[in-house]
Amino acid sequence: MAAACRTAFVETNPMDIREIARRAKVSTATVSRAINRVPTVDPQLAKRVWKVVDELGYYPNTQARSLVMGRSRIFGLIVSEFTNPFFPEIVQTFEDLAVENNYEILLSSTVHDPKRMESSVRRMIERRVDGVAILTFGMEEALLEHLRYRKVPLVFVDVGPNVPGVANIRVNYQNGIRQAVQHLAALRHTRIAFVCGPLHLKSALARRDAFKACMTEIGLSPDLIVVGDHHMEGGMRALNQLTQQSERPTAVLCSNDMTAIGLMREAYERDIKVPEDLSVVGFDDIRLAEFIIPPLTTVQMSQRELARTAFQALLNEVVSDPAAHDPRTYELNTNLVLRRSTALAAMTRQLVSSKREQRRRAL
Amino acid sequence: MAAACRTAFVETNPMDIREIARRAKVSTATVSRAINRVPTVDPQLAKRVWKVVDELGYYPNTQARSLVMGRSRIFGLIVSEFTNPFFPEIVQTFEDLAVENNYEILLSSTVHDPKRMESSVRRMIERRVDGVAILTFGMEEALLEHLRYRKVPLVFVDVGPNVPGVANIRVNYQNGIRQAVQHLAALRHTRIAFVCGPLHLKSALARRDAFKACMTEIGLSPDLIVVGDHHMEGGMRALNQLTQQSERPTAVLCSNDMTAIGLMREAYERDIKVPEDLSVVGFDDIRLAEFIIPPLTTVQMSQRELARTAFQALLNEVVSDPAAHDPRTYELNTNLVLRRSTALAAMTRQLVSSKREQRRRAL
DNA sequence: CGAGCGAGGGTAAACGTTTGCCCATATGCA
DNA sequence: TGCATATGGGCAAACGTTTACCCTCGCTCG
Repeated sequence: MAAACRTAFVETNPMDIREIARRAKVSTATVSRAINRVPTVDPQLAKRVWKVVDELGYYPNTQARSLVMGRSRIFGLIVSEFTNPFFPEIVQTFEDLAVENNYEILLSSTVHDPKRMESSVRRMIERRVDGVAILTFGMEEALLEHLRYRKVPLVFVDVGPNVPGVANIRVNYQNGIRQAVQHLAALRHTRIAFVCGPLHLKSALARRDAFKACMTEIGLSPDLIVVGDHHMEGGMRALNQLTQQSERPTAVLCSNDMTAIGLMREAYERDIKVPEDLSVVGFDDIRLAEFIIPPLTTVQMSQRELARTAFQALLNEVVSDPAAHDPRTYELNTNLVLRRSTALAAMTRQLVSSKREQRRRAL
Repeated sequence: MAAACRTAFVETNPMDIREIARRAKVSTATVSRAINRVPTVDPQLAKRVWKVVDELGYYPNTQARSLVMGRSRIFGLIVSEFTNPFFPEIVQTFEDLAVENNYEILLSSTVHDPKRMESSVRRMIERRVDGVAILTFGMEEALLEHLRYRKVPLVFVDVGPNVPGVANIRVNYQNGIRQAVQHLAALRHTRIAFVCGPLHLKSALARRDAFKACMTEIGLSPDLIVVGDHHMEGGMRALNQLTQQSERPTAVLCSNDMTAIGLMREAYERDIKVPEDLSVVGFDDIRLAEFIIPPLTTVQMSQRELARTAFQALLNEVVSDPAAHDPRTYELNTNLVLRRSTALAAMTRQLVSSKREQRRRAL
């Protein structure tokens, strides 16, 4: 990245490998080899080539390169929506890794629209990506066929088909949810509700089932469940439903953080104090979770880890023999992170010194 | 996007334009023309070509196409960090437009690291993008030279050099900030503070200057200014500094929303009630602003609008004669959006019925 | 009825790389 | 000294498109 572009500014002619070859008085083959650091090329010559390259500010044309090499060094990344707070961290991590490994990333969002999914897939194929990470929850099966057909390596989270050439990241929901449930139980909560995500989402069902299992494990009723939508609105509605119950829950576990945030927002409107009157636990640990007031106790499903795993999975597929090998699966764990949206259940709180006061003094 | 890939699944041979030509019994030229909907091609033939294309699930290789056409149909988008809540909306809108216009977007973040900026620029050049939107606030001048040198159309927000071939989006900070200041003044605030952004950012300075001007306009002291960093931490520190003042401000205007959110977080810790004890106004109107408790009154600088303008600007550069034309500039307005983080100044509030009560009843 | 013309399809060159293959030179060994 | 063998560089063929140019046909019009 020499500053030499000024000197060559008059130059308007094509700046390609041939021009470099001409000026360095070597063949294009040598230029190519020098640039790609093939060790057999004479250091003397290489230096001469690099000098010209720097002087002219030459950058190889990646398109021509991929054309002949048959590899584009592009990974596709399909998400639902960028504005979904679950994704920014993932995109950032993915890009960090891309830069590190000399890959580009082709970003695409489905915005839950079948037409957009189709165009996403088409774009991936047209640009000849070397692999696609599909991080949207729910994808038309038929479209995947198009990618599989072309032997494009794929990686899914949770929902991928169990076939060769497709890697899957399996999320262990149970682990984090058990921690959450037991944390609430330890705070003397017995009526613990769950706000579920949309029922057509595998990942939402998996979370709900984990909740049920973990409640049953410790002898609590797993039936206080209302359905949300993984958005704020669903959380707000959920709170309203829950407060209409004959016996209100004292704690709520939400299927994702946005739900919890909506629920807390509605609680604020109705003067229900979190955590004094109601303990709230989220799921995902999006960035926002620690910005909210009070900071949200939530089950972390590390987005960095997820992105890293996905990227590595693609990289593995690329280097390894693309022919039939075992369907690979990776595991992603979840863990509770404690913040300040949970407290002792209201009925017992009076017995001990105010948790909130304790905390405040601790600061 | 026919489902025909199953039938051809056995087929492992190259699926290129020649294969299509062979099967449709025409030349590659005709295939190319048919696919690109050149009107002179016989409809009969075109239909035959399309049939084969659909049957085989053929997608043209974009790399080969760009190579010969000299246009990649890729726009670069350089941002500071994806995790910065200012950007998701922008990225989403940019991608929506890209899909609409058959462009790809090459996403790159600088994470405020000169090395990354350099690699961003290199990647843009190597992939031969047709234009770059630089939405990071602050960019090494020398690197831009590399892009300008190659006549890559550029669009900046605010900080771009005023030269041909570079479009600029000028933000009218004054408008929104005046509305904010006057809104606070109307609520009887007289001691209004400003939390500035990092002093090396042009956009931060512009906001500060607008604040000063607007305060002076209405005869208030414009000197209650502390320096933040456009992050939560800066906002938290700022509140601490402000409360140490002999005479505390009753309202604070922040240089961006994250600052305001940090400040409100600190206020929560110190039991300073927003808006009862302190009115807070943000800047940007990131998505988060309306999720926070209380929802943040802020100056909106529409991210969708910004993205749309940037994209359109690039499109304009591409279609218009790339030779020297006037440096184009676009304008982006700002406007106050009222939410619930502002209220009558404390000393006067007792005189009227509680604003908060009024609001609550209104729900 | 023949020349001219226009419409439409085919041939092949070009885009900017990588890399298999071959050749020239230098080197080692007998 | 002469031959076998490395060593390193050049030539040119790919990669998969688009498109300038040419050719052929069928029509029109004189």
